[in-house]
Amino acid sequence: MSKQSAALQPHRRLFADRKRNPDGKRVAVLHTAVRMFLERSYGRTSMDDVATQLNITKPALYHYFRNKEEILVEIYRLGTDLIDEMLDSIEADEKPGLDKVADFIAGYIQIVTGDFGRAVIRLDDGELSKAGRKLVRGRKREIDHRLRAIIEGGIGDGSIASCDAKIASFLLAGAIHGMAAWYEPAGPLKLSAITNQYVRLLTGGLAADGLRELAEPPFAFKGNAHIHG
Amino acid sequence: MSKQSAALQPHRRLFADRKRNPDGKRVAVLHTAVRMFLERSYGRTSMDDVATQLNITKPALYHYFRNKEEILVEIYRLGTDLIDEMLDSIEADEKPGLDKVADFIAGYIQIVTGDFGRAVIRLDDGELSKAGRKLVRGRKREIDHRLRAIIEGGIGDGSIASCDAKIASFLLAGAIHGMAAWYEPAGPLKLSAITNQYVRLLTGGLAADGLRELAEPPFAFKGNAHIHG
DNA sequence: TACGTATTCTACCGGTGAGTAAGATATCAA
DNA sequence: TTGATATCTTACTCACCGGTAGAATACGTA
Repeated sequence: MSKQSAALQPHRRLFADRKRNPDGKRVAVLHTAVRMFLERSYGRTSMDDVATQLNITKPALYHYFRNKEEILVEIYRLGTDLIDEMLDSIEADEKPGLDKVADFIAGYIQIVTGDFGRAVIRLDDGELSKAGRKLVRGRKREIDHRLRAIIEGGIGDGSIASCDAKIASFLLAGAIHGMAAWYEPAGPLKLSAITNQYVRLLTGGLAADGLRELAEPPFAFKGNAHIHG
Repeated sequence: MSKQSAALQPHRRLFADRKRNPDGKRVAVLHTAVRMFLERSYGRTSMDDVATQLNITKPALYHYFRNKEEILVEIYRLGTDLIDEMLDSIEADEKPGLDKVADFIAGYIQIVTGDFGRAVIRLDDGELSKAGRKLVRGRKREIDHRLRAIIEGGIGDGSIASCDAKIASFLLAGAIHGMAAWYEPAGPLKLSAITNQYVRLLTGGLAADGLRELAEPPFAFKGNAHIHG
């Protein structure tokens, strides 16, 4: 809590005067909004709440966003962009499918422990209009398809045991999504410990040859860390 | 959808006259409400919506429940009771920890593909009052602790590789929770296929001796099936 | 400094939804 | 059949929230 309000302080100050900085202020709204949406949910966070947190009044928000939904859609876009980037980087690698999966687990955990990554998972896209929902769900589906393709590649190159890639990708993503729900940066569980065990457990189950060593330890994905809370 | 409205039909008819059947009608409200909450979320389902679906008017609902929250809490209670029962049955068994985990996976999947089980996972307890939230979260925490104990037992008896049981239990539950989110009874993926692969993948990762055979195939948990949709 | 305008504010509208008051109606028990 | 009451309805209150109109203010620039 103290950590959070501390992180929100700079955004409050941004709106202390009327200095012209539309882009910066727009981003500040997004950072504040995503935190509040994650904490209280989108539906229970009013535009007044967000405005108050930024030391402005509600109508000022409408200077930067056409409506509440636009804020949420933009948050989703930032989050899915992070994931897309990670997938780009993994797909570009030349390694066995199972190792790519290990990289995915590590990278995905890194992302979903940040605000915008967690938003993709936790915020309810059912709050969106039909158009917005279609957009957001399309992006999510694409991510799932790319993960599935990686798993299928691993089955093809023999590093992953034959299985239904659709089910396996759901399982993988689901396990990590669950983590996004309970993970607390200030909590007792260290992120590296969680990541290690997730990789071990999940790749252990997938591996074609039972318990095995990965060719390389999973890399720590880095990229756009600046966007994280 | 047709399947759903078909399932809801009997409840509509229950309220066609004013026959006195408070217990039956109360349960009918819960069955209708849980379906609607799962489909549109608790927050976006109004008491008017529920009443209309039952062919009555809103104030009639207040004859059976003090307020909206009481409906949700009761739904949670029914769901967590199902899970508790399954855990009772697993704990009573005498078998290696890993086999108990396999049973848990199969049983949990069975439960969370039903309405009330899914409700425990999918419905947002953040909508509850402080008191209600405390109650519900306590029940969820207890379930997690029991799963953790089973895993620790498996580490103790040597069937599960040494690991952090807390992380492992979160992973397990998270993977299955994810499933509850996307599983569609009418979808292309058969439940038995999903269950098989989940058991294989998750126990495969946990097993002390790499890829191994379970002592017995996981049982299909049955109990209170009548409560399912 | 003074103007144009980006930024923000005060005051409001309209819709929605939880919950209630008070009365009507049908069921059940005698 | 009739009275008691469980059940359900009509009509309402109140609070909240997304969004807007139009005015005020202060920043940047010429």
